[in-house]
Amino acid sequence: MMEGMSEQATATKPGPASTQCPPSTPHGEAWGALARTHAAISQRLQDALAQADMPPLPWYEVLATVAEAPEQRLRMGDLAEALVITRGGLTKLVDRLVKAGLLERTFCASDRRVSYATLLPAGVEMLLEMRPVIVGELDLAFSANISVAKANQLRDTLDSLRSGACRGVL
Amino acid sequence: MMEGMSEQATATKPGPASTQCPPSTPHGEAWGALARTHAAISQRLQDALAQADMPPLPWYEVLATVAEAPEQRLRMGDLAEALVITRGGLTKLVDRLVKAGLLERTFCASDRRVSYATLLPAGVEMLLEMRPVIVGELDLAFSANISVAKANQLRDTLDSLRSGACRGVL
DNA sequence: GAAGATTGAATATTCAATCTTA
DNA sequence: TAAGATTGAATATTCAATCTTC
Repeated sequence: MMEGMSEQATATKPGPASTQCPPSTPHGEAWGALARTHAAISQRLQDALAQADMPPLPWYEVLATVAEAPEQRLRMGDLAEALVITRGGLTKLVDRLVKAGLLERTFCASDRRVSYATLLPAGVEMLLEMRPVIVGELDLAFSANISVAKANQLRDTLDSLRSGACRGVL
Repeated sequence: MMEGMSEQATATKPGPASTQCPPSTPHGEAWGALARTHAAISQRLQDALAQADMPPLPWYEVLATVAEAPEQRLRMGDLAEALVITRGGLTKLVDRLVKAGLLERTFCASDRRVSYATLLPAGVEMLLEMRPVIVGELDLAFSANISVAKANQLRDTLDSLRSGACRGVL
């Protein structure tokens, strides 16, 4: 380690000048705000869950997504798409929830290629335990700073943004 | 593997009924939209960079953040905070950029505990190559779906949301 | 051959412990 | 002792290859 070193190095150069680097297009700024806000709130939620000795945030997202699905089950591919993670990643994530007894794999009789992630009673319980922590933390993060009307407006804007960003996420 | 299996299992149960699980509080929905939109656009950006044979998105974020800093350098701790990742994680991320010749570590003379991530000329070049890809993809994602005014409004809402979500992110 | 899902190797990220300097 | 940063172990995620079923 310790590869590049020099006391003040290029530091005191006034900067290449050609590189006054503000990406300050409106879209760039909006994206920056989106990324930072997502990271910050994610962090808050993870901390709240950890402090309550609960599973990590992705587990909640899996449980919540499956719980909303028709039969409380979801095809692996659809679940991966809803969570916007790779299929391979989802397989292993679900493996962990199965090992924890929260989920079960079931199979489709008509098309034996597809498998479902299916919610188990223990998963429902866990979801009901985690939800207040999540909702409470979100309320803390949101209520203090924006109105309910603004929250709804935010949701709408984000939804319309996503409808073109990725066809058919949900 | 193959732990839990059963043909139709709990699938056909109408659902515990007690668990009509919509987290449908306005804040919950806004957060869901935020998370999904972030993931979807992130994915788009990563794909665009990969298709152009360029470094991954986190590299861009590091370069862009350092480029905006006063002397085109940033203390490791501040950079980690700006990117909302752990210090340890940042150390290794910067290691990769240093090994690629894009960044250099410089040190503070007055307080020898602090080290800076400092932009190198090659890093500037890389940033200038990557930016059009990012900006172009963002324009595609945004322009098609929301107005510039809405983008600005989105940024404002997100910023005010973050000011309380995590004091002093930037 | 193509779709759905899983696996193994490689990569990236976190957490806790350590090291150095103030 | 505390602040700043780094390291090693453990964990999580991706990518490409594989396996099964349509």
